[in-house]
Amino acid sequence: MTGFTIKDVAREAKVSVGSVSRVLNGLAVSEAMKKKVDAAVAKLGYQPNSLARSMRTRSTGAVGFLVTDISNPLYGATINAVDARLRANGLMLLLASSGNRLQTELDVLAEFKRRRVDGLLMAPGSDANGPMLETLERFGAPIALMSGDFPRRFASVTTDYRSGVKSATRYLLDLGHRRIALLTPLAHLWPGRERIAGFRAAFREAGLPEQNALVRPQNLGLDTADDVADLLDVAQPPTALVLLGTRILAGALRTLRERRLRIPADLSIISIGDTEWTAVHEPPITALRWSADDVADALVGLLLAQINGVAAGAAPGRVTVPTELVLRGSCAAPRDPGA
Amino acid sequence: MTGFTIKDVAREAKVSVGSVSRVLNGLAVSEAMKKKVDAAVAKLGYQPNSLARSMRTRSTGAVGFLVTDISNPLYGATINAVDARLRANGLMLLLASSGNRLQTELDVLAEFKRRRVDGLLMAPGSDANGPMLETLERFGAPIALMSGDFPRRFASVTTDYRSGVKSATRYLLDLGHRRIALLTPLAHLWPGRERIAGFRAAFREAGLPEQNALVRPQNLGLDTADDVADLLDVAQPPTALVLLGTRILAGALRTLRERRLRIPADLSIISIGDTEWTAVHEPPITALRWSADDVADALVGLLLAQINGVAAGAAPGRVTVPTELVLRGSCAAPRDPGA
DNA sequence: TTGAAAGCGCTAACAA
DNA sequence: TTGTTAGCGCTTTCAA
Repeated sequence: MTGFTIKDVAREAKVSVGSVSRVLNGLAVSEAMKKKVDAAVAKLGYQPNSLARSMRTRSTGAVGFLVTDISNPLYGATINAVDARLRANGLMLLLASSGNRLQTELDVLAEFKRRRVDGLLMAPGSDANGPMLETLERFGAPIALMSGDFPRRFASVTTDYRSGVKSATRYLLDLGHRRIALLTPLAHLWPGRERIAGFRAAFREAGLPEQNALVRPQNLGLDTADDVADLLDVAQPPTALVLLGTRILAGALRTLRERRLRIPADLSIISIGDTEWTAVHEPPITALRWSADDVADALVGLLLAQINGVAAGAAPGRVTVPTELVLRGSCAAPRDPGA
Repeated sequence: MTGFTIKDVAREAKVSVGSVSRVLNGLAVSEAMKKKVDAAVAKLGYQPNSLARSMRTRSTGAVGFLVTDISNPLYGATINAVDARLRANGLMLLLASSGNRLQTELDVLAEFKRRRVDGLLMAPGSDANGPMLETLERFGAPIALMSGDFPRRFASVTTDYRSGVKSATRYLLDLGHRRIALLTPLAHLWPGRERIAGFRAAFREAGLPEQNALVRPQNLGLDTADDVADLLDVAQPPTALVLLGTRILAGALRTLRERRLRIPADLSIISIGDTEWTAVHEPPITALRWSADDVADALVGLLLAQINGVAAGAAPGRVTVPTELVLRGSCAAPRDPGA
């Protein structure tokens, strides 16, 4: 029912189990032996039990990847690429989504550990502090982290949100905007903090008061559409919006349309993160973009280096993936420059 | 290094390994025993090796999910929901993406089998025929398939594309459209065929010539934008477009904008599949929607029923998830009705 | 090159 | 209730 074992194959081929194992693993065997075993394997449709194998070799060929949200389009491409690269290296992906819940993260990490994964990939959705770092410390397998400010002892790949948002903001400032709002989710986590830092730095470097840099953290529950409405209902509303993530961008655009505000005539918009839709919108939306493939390459590369012991002794790698501002049609000089 | 074994815990607690196992599995033990073992486990930070456990119990607690494309937003929500439901049932998700390549599918299935997954979830990306069906037949673990027309012996959940596209098409016909084009990817696979069938059925039932039902299959390589351009460059171009999938919808919208064709004044549009963006587009796009949560619920439900032996003897379940046409602003009567 | 046998870490059957 | 031990399916010495 469940399938055949190596014993069955040995009996069928009239050889010892050791020899079957050798054939299966491509070790030195005679031609005749290989032929006999291959025939028996084919006849029975035998598939080796990788659990038993893992038990002996102490290697599972599985890599755990813990993300915050699989359905986030900004993540999807990365997961896809990680899966492909892992498989190309004979590894299998164990995927789990934490929904940004610390307890879920801890649970999943424990599960990965019980399953003795050969490596761990993780985008922390809660702040990687105390308990989490300790757990990672004790994890017992190579780790590559993404999107965070981690201690140097961990390999990590980060997207350069800070420079990206800074240049996006500077672009708006150069156009003449003086009051700009940044809407970002999870402002207390690293990605949010980086974006805010870049945003403020642009104002500072331009010699402008940071009070004009309106930071509006978006909570997961909060409706961006409402928040944008509030933002606009003041005497001196912002003339430009920097928006992060599909949901926030979508929510903001909805409000703007309801109010019949035109982009970019009445308000300029920049999206942090590029999807298929930004180019389709009317007008096309200027966006900050980065390569999901590069992130995946770096992540898997850093992990494999550790698994294969290539980086033995060396300090864990740190990769920063650059961002690029794609200029489209959603930004223009404000109606009343310098106001 | 790798971690402690049950033997270490037994020694630490000064009890036998059998007793440790019993405590770990919540079997009958004395209070004193439980206390001693728990203390030792905590002290060592022991995590049971689930490989060894699986080997004895012949259950891995892992479910393989083979999809065609993780980054497809239409899939992302389903994967997320499947992950959550699986974990709620103590199962772990092994995810792989085939990119619609048959060989990759076969490879992944073999790998899942070697890993002795407790169940298989799959959305075939190649047509589920001969070799694939045979492979599934011999898989040796419960299976629940999605998006396809499978033999009755397999449990499956399908989205009712046929009725959905039919009612979408009828909606356009009722508005007065007579020449309508359907753009769908992978027309040779089940989902594509179902949509085409529904599309044609609407014409047939309305007593209209099926030649007016313009089916334009989209190959993965082909640029939809170009194809839409071709489609419009004829004496009697279609007055409405039914578009499937993010990429095709985006490509088509791009062409329409370049040509300064207005929606819905010059052309009506319906999207098969709803995302956050359809509602944001100007005008908001009328779309056919279905619940990713319902698909995930059905899929996991059908699998668990088999794993837990609830459905023993009964015919494998078949679930059809309904679709719903969300009316927004992208459809209107054609300029020249009945032309 | 091949066979025999130990053992990976755990569970479960059997004894005590 | 607890301890002892066989054995899950494989890899890997060690002898032959």
